[in-house]
Amino acid sequence: MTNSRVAPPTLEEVAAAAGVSRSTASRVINGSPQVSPAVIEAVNDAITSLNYIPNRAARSLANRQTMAIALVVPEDTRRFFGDPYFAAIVDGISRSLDSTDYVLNLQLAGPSRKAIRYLTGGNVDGALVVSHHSGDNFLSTISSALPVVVNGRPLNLDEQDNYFVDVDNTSAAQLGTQHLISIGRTRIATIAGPSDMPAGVDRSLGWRNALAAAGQPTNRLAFGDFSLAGGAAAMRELLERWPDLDAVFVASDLMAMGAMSVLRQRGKGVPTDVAVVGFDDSPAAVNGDVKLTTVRQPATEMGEMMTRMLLQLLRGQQVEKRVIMDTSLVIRDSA
Amino acid sequence: MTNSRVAPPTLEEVAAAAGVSRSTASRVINGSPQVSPAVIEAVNDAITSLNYIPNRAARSLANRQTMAIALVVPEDTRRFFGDPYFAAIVDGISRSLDSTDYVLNLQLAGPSRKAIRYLTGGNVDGALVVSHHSGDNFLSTISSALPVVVNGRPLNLDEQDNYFVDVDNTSAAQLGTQHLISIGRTRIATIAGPSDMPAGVDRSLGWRNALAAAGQPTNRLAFGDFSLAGGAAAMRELLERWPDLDAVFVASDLMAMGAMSVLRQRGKGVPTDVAVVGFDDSPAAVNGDVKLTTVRQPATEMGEMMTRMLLQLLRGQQVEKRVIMDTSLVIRDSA
DNA sequence: TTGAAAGCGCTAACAC
DNA sequence: GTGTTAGCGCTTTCAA
Repeated sequence: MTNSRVAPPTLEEVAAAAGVSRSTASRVINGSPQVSPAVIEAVNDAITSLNYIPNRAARSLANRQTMAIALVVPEDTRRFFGDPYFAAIVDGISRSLDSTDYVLNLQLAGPSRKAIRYLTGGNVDGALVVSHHSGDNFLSTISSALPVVVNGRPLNLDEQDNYFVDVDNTSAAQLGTQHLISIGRTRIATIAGPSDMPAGVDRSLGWRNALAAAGQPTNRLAFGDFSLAGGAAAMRELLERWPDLDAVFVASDLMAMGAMSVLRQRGKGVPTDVAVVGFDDSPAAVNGDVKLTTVRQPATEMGEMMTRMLLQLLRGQQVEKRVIMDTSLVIRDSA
Repeated sequence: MTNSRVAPPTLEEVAAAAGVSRSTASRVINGSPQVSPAVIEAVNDAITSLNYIPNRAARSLANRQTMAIALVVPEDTRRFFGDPYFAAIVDGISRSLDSTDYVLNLQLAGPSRKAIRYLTGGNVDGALVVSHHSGDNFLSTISSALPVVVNGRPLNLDEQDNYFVDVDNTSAAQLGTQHLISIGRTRIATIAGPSDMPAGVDRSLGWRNALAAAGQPTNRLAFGDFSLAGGAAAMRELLERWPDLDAVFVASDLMAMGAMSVLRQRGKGVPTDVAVVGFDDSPAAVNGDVKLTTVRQPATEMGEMMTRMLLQLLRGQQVEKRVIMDTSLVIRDSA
């Protein structure tokens, strides 16, 4: 808390202490292969004894790398933090970055002018975009300026050629719905995500596909916004319109929790009266009264994968444009 | 997605286009008062037409400011993101920073060597620490190297002189408990936070104070970890040991939600059989089946205040060491 | 009010 | 293997 900040040691001083030139000192710091062992040791000793820490700004200026990557969240902050799915992704990202020299810059504001300026202004080396949304041409804009890896397939055609990691939401949803069919349910509804989000449309498509293949009706649908409250509202709507439903496939665990609380209020037993299948397999799935049967998507691993891809891109390596990760059905008590 | 990145314009070019020197161009960019209006306009025109964006690294190197502030989270990532209280704080921080030139660096790793090096290595101008925890002497260490504002009072004596913003947890908890007493409850338990967190100890103290003042017993206590699951476990423990309890003051809304789901499972009506008062007034409070009566703390405003204080500190202004914000009781349906 | 010159701390050719 | 020499793009005295 004092203001007695002393000037930190410079490379110059380290070099002097080690009896070499700045360039050589710089070489050992950057792990250049062609330095003699003796010198390496001398420099390292000097570094530790002087408690030297390289100046980022100087480094960036000289080699045109910021060693920073942006975590862009074009999503309402509260919603973002509230969703365990995002928590898991960020966890994966943060963990993966821990072993590198990169730092993470949080860009919580949406696709604002300021954010675009920041991202395209050379302030970060790359960006990770985490959201269900894919607003306007934001992605195309920033992608033309720096390497970007997105979570979730693009919705718009003009964002077609982004790097992204996702799951096959359609077949994953199909899988979940098939389970409902296989346990004998015949009036299967769905709580879908918003229709402006790929995860929303794809999952409801999967639900529809499964029902159609089984010759069951595909009209029992209501939309939620991936939030707890949204799931509850959608469930009320479904119950209102189709009081006879005996199962519901919900596009996220959080919404499923909301839906189940409504079912409970209405005196509907889960899974006896209404079977419920969620999506995510987030911690929320096992937090409630009745453990949720759900379609698992590997969120943490997706975060790790996004980071890995971006890191490779930054190294100039060739990277797969789209990576689709596996999902699986986790059967618990709700269906 | 292309690699055709063109070199961004430099101040040099802007100056040339405006027909002035670099120094003058720099002056208008930094809002120096002593530049002629005509020149200001010329430079600004050049800036917009060239789409000039200042290079952060060069700027930092020249004026020894990084224009970055760290958001330090010495907390498990999943837990952090799962708690609406933190979401609100971060929201406040992020919003406040939006109108400035500062960027936010996310430091999710705990008080590691690496984190300390990063923070004390001149990579950021200041730090905001957000967590219930106050591990070892982490704060003292970084506080001696840069301005730091913490959320929550320090637990350790050696961190006594940090800047922090908090609420008066003790009297806030007392307030919540008094409400329980005032509605006639006589067997009032508490689900406390961990005893290594100020928010944990202070709130349970408030509960105790209120009961003691009313001549009621203060033994019905169980600990939770501020998570949904932790709240549920604690509730089960309480019910096990004191099946006759008729109210419970819970140290966080999230734990209260967990507790209420257990009460529901056990067939206990809320508030008829057991009245519940939470803490936070997070969105979670109104998401469940029964709306939670809770002690409100202004989380978003606390985030804004933390940011404001840090910004002032960075400007070299005098700042109050400890800011205590107001709490209030929000009466809904659970008590 | 403006310009010239120096320098922030580091990396990267290029020589030796 | 190691040192020398130039910058990276900006701010900031100091003079004018």
